[in-house]
Amino acid sequence: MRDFPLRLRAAKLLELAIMLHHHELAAAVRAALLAAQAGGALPPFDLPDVTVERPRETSHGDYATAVALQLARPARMAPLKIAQAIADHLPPLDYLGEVNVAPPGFINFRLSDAWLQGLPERILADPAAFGRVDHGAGQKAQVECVSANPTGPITLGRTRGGVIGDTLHRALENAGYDVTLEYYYNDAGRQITLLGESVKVRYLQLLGQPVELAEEHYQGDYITDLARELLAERGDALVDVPSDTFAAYARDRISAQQKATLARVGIVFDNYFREASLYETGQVWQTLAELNERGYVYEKDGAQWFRSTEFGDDKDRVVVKAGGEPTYRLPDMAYHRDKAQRGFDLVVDIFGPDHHATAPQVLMGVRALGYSSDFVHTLLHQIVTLVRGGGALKMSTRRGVYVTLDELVDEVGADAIRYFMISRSANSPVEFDLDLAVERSDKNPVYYIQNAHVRCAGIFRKWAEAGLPADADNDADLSLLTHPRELAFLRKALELGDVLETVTTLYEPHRLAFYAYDLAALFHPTYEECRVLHSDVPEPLRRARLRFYRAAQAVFARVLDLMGMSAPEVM
RNA sequence: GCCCCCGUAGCUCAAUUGGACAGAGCGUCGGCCUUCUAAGCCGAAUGUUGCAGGUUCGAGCCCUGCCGGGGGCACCA
Repeated sequence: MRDFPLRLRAAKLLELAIMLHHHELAAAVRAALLAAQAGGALPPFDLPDVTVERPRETSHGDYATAVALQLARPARMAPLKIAQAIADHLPPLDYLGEVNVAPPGFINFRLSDAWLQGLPERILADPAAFGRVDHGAGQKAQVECVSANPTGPITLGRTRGGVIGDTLHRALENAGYDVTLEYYYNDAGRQITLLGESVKVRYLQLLGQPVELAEEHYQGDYITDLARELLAERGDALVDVPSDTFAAYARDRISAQQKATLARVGIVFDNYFREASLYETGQVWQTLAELNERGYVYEKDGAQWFRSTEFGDDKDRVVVKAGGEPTYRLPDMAYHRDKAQRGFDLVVDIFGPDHHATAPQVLMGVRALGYSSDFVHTLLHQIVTLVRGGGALKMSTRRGVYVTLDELVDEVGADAIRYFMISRSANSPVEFDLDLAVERSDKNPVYYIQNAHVRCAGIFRKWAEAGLPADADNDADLSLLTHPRELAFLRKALELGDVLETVTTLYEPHRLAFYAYDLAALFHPTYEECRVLHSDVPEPLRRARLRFYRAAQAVFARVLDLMGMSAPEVM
């Protein structure tokens, strides 16, 4: 009974030991620096930030630090000697194998094989926790994405933002954050007015009236479809009804459709924040009043202007038009004021390339309202282009020329969409190759990754079909996992925690996609070379490898889940 | 004209935020199916990181100036 808390603590330490070697090693290096100074091996100097990283070149080891190079000047010693002094004073660490010093002054660390061989067991102890980090523990985060007007189908650009946002949402939860995935729903303003007018025109046209859409109206076929629905339901009873009614109907229908479509790719929002609510609660005008009180608003040409130049903008911006109607900026500022008041420690706003210029203005508004904008991270991403047969498909929502997300899901499936949308850094455009996305071969990274999971599952399926005991690997001797392929895979698997830490601190979900691919690329040759069920595999090794593949399957399931993708048993 | 993103192998992109010899995939070339396993594996070739300076122990990454591509600069959102 008395050792229960101790065991908990041991479990916690073990978990950290699995995930966060670079932090632990950095602490150990700091300790070694202090010990070396105390022992006179190093002169006194202020301790620098010690960073331990994974060298790109695997032959250099699993971890490395260049701290000795940084210390050359303050210590006035040769970097190599500093490195050696640190290495000599390093405390013993159970997971560490070889430590060596390399010119011009790197210290390289290698994990011990024995420790790595124990990794499958630690993964299987709690597979859903593998890769978990804790830097967000106790903090509230919000990810805002998509936030499209309910005036048409979800575009591919919004889809990209949505997948980036949802992947980040999953990763942040893995880091301990309490995360709200939010959609800012523009159900007020001019675009909605235009939507209503567009539907009404189509409705009147269906009744044979000689009216035409204006240039700024929505041209897509879905507008006519909505008009047809209204005609079927209400006949000609709406001819003299104002377009507001059409707008409300269209808005709700389109919004429901958007929601359903996004759910098909695994994006389900915790909260739809209605722009109209900012008017209903008076927050829009309250925001204006606060900006005014703080001296950041003035009148010119009948309009109200925000002094954004005080925050570095190249010109001031209109927040209330001469007609008395707010521009989009004012509710946007009110919305972010609300985010600040909701007490989020972290807000990630995800915008497409068409909003690159406006994002900073909102943050200026936040600061003008007296809040720090440090808690907001704006994540801008580039466009998506569809490619088929080697050529790009050019689309335009307003002209009604586009591939809908629904069609894309029908054609390539949700998994491919999820993967390809995060398969590039947000700063790079995505070329979505429709031919590749449905190809069932190793050329298609989606299949390549999922096939790793399938292959693991296949081993256990065969094993069960042969009528062999399902728990045969439970007490396997894992020290038999000595094949270089096996150890290389385990090293990579171990990186998941580091990857997730990077994803959530730099807001770069593409790293997860690259990691998944790299892991699969290490898996397949292992699968090829390290056989299990063969008659010439000795029984103890067979059991150890069963354990290995069971852990490998768990890691792939975990990574696929983090990316919102399915982990199929068969293909 | 101003702002943002990009410029890395033939093509599409990475590169642990300033670290070691710049890496993957596709494409090209060459191998591998009597074994859970070809929807797969192994191997080879490919670079003045757009150009010119600068910062320092060290630059694809930071600074300055050019060149080129994309996007944005509304009292639209």
